[in-house]
Amino acid sequence: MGHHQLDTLDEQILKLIAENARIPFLEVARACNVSGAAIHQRIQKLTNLGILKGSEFVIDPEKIGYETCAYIGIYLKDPESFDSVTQALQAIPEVVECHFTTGKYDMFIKIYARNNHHLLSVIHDKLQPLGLARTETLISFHEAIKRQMPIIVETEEEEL
Amino acid sequence: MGHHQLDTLDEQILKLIAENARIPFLEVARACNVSGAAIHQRIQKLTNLGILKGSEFVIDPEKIGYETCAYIGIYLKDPESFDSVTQALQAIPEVVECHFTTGKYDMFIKIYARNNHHLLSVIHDKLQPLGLARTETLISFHEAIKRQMPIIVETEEEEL
DNA sequence: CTTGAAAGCCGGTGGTA
DNA sequence: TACCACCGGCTTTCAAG
Repeated sequence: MGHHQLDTLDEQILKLIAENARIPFLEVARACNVSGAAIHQRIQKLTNLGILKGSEFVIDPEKIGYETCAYIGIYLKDPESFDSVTQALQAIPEVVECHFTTGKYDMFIKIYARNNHHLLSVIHDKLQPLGLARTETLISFHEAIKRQMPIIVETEEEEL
Repeated sequence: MGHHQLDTLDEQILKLIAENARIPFLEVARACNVSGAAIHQRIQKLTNLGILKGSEFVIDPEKIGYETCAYIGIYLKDPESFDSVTQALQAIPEVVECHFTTGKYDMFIKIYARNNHHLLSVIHDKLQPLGLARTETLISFHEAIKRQMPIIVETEEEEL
């Protein structure tokens, strides 16, 4: 599944809406020197292509009571059980990311918990029963950077 | 910096807008059985409290050419250089997260790169010069789960 | 991609409890 | 303080060109 070629207008639009999902489309239109309808059509196109997958409000985890963020490397007892474990992890709301990775771990997940005690209970009561051989936990004291990937459309290089 | 007490209306609003930043406030209002102005005011309150930190469109990294996602554990040469390294990492757009963690690493970051070659060049040309003693890279083949933390307001337990 | 127009929303004001 | 009703101006969305 390769990626699609985006033109300059797509790129401008993505840059503007990526960091502010509630920006009025007309404002985007003015910034891009096109009509509002054009923005509407492009955003629909980008959505249909699966490039835009939705929008989110960004919520400060600490401010709603999630004081502990942790990454956990998982060793499975049965390396065949990826899919069933992934499905089980889906049902644990504290798990916000789940990766299938190279290296020593079979899986690698990110968790938000209310505090260290809550984190321990998630690991002990919810994760271990899934058939894990062992886990390694990495607690984050502080998330210094949290942002989206850069939006840089690789254009065919033009000679100057 | 503890967290604020949210009531049921705040919680309902957060749940609705967290997963869809462009939902009309009036639709939220109808779902919550209050007026549109009430939603408007609550969202402003939540923003002022710092609970809402903005909004984002969710973009599929692969669809815009980022085929490699990796986590990197960093050992610093000089453990005092957190702040300057963090600042330097800010200037590297491929770095999307940066954590200060417990355990063996001094820092832990997440990176999006176009491909393995691009990832290597980021590590070699941009990260190593910052004064790192060593790095450990964990490449993600597949991100099976990617979502926000659960919004569960701890209410004072009410007897039934 | 544009214009144009209808439908509907946003964000403010003032009033009520 | 928190909610509601109301209104002007702007946005969104869908034609058609």
